[in-house]
Amino acid sequence: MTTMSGRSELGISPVLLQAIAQTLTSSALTGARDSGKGKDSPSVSREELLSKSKMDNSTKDPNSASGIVTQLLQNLNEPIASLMSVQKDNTTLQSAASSLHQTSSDPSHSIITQAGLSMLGLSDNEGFSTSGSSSLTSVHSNKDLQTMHHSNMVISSEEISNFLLKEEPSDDSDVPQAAPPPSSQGMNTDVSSMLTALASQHIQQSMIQKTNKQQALQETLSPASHLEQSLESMGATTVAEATSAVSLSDQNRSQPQIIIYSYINNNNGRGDINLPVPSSSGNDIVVPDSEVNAADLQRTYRVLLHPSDENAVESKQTIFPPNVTIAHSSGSSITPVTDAQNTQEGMSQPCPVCGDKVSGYHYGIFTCESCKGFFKRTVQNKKTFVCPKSSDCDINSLNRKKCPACRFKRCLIMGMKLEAIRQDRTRGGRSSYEGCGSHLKNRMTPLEKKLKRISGSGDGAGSSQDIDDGTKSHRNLVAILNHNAHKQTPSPGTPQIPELLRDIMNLEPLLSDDDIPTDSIMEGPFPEQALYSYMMQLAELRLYKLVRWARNLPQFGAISTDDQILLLQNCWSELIALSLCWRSIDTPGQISISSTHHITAEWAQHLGFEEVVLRLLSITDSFRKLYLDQFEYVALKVLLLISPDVKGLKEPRKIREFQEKLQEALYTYTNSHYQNLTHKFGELLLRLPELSRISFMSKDILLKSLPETMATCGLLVELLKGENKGDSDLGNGASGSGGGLRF
DNA sequence: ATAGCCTTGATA
DNA sequence: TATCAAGGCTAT
Repeated sequence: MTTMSGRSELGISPVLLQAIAQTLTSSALTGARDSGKGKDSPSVSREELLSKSKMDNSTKDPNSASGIVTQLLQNLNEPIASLMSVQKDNTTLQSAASSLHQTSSDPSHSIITQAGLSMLGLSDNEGFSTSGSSSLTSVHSNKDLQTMHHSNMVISSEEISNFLLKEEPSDDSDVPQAAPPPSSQGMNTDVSSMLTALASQHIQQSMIQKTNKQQALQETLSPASHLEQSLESMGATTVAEATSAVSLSDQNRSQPQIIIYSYINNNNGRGDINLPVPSSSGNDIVVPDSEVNAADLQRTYRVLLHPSDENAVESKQTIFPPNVTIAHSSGSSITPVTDAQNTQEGMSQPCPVCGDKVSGYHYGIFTCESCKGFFKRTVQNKKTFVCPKSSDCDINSLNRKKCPACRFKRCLIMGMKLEAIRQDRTRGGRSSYEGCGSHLKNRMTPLEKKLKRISGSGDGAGSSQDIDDGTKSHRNLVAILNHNAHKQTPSPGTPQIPELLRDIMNLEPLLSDDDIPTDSIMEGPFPEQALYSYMMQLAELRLYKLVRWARNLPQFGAISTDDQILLLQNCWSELIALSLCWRSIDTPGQISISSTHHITAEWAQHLGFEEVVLRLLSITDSFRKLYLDQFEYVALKVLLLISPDVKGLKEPRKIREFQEKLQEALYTYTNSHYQNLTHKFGELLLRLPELSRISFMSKDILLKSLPETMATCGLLVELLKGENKGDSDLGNGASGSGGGLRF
C-alpha cells in the first residue's frame, strides 16, 4: 500500500529523515581511505536539497517527504546534530552527562538495556567497560584520568554525583573501601576522580556478584573453579598470549587492558570451547605441495589479510575462555606487566601446541623447541600433510609426531606466524614481522608501576595495539585454505577478487570504530547508568556510520532516497548482528561486542538474553566452519541491505538487479577461492534467515527494555519504534511529529 | 623426520 | 656487550 513517496505513505520520521539527509548529503567519504575508485555518489548536495525543498514548501504539501527533509536540514540543532559532532570534538561527556538526567532510575532496567545494546554491537568498540563483564577488566591509567580531567564538561560534579548517589544510595556503604585508582591522586575533587571512585565501587560489587554466580555455575560444569584448574580439567592447554600490558604512553588513545588467554580444547565438548576449525566437514588443512614455495604461501597469506588489516577491529584475535572468571584483587584495575614478567610467564607455560616445555619465543608465540623446529621445517620445506582422520587429532608431546597435519594446523591456530620464517634464511638478528616482539612491548611508566604495586596482582596480561597479533587463527586457516584453492587453479599471481567485492571492501573503514571517542568517561569501569546513557550516544553513532556506509556503496546511491531509507530500515539490525558474528569469529563461545568486550552465553543468561546469544554463537560457529572470509562477509552485508522484497519499494527491479550482481560476485568469488568447499556459497546464504530471526529477537528485547525517558531521542529509538509499530501503537497517530517509523 | 643443541647477528 | 630469535647441524 505504501508505494508512493510522501510522508503519509512512507511515514518516515523526522529524526530518521534528518539523519539520513545529513549523512547522505555530507561529504561522505571523510574518514574512509581512498577507495581508489572515486565513485562519487549521485546524491544531491545539501544546497540542492535545500533549494529544492524551498520550492517544494511553497508549492507542495509540506508533509511531503522532501518538505520534511527541508525542515530538518534547516533545523540542525536537534539532538542528531550534536550527536554527529561527537565524533569530531570532545563533547561526548557533555552529551553523556546530559543524558544522565534522562535515564531511567531503575538500575536493573538499565542494565538490561545496556546489555541489549551491547549485544546489538552498539556499544563502543574500545574502552568501554560493560561493568561486570567477567572476561575482562579495565584499568584507569593516569592518562585517562587526565583526559577526563580536561574534558569539556558542562555538567557539574554535583549533578553527577547526586545522580549517581541517588541511584545506589545504600550500596556504597557495603563496598569495602575500593579506593579510587591511585592515579587519581591530587584530583579528588574532580568529577573524574569521583566518577572513578564510584565506578570502582560499583564494578567491584557487580564483579563480586558475578564471580559468585559464575563460580557456582562453573562448578557444575567442571570441578575446578579456578582458571587454570578449570582449563586443565578440560584437557586444555593454556598459553599466555599477548601477555603484554598496555604501554599507555606510547598510544594515542588508551584502551582498557584485558586479560587474554588463548586456549584450545580437544574435547570439543558441549560447545563451550571449540577449536576454531571444523571437525565435521573433514576439510583437512593441507599445506601447499612442493610446487609451491614458501614465498607463495606467505604471499597468499598477505594478500588475504591485507585489506582487513586496515580494519583490524573487525576481527578479533583474542580468545577468552568462556565461563571463567578471571579473578583480580581490585575491581578497578589490572596490572601492567613487565617484559621480564611476560617472558617469565610465557616460558613457564606449556607449549600451546603440544604441551611440552617452552624453550622461547618462536615465530610469534612461546613454544617448545620441537614445535619451533617442526614449524620451521614445514614451512621451509613446503611440506604437505593430510590428516588421515578428521583433522581434529589430539596433539601432545607424546603423539605429536603422529599427525603433522593437525600439529601444523595447531601451530597456526595458536598464532605461529608464517612470515616469521625467513625466505632468505639469514641467520641471527632480530625479526621485524608484525608482532614479533609482542611479549616485549611493555614499557611501564613509573605511574603504571605504582598502579601495579597498589593493585598487587600479577595475573593481568594486557594487550594494546597488538591485540590483533598472536592467534590469527581464523585468518590463518582461511589463508591456507585459500592457498590450497589457488594451487588447484593454475592462475598465477593474485587471486581474482570481483571488483564489486573489492569496492565494497574499500568501504569497510567507514564502519570502523577508530573515531569513536575513547578518552573520557567511558574509560574504565563506570556505573551502569552513565554507561548506558553513553552507549546510547554511541549506538547513534554506529547507526550513522551504517547509513554513511550504505550511501557509499557502489550503486546504492543510484537508488532513490525513499528506497534507500526503506532498505536501511529493513536491515540495520541484521547488519549489526552479522557484524557481531564476524567480530566473534575467533572467539568461540563468546560474542565479541567490541575489541575488548565479550559476552558468554552464561553472562547473557544472567542478563536475560541467553537465547539471542546462543543463536549468535551458533551462527558464528557455522561461519567459522565455513571459513567465512572478509570478502564474503562484506558481500553478505550488502546482500542483507539490498533486498528487493522489502515492502513499499519504488524501484524493486533496480534493486533486484543490484542484488543479482552482488550474488554473482559472491558466487564467483567463493567458488574460485574455495574450490574444495563446493557448498560454501549456498551455506552462506542459508545463514541469512537465521540472522533475521536473531535481529528480530534482539530488537524485541531492546524495545521492551527501553526506558520511557529515551522515547524521544535518537535514531536508534526511532528505528526500534518503527519495528514495533505494527503490534502496539506506541508511536503517535497518522500525522504526529517525531513518531515511530511506519511501513 | 624429529628435536636438542649450536651458531649467528641485529638490536637494545 | 648481552640478548634472543632466527637458521643450522646432527644423533636418533
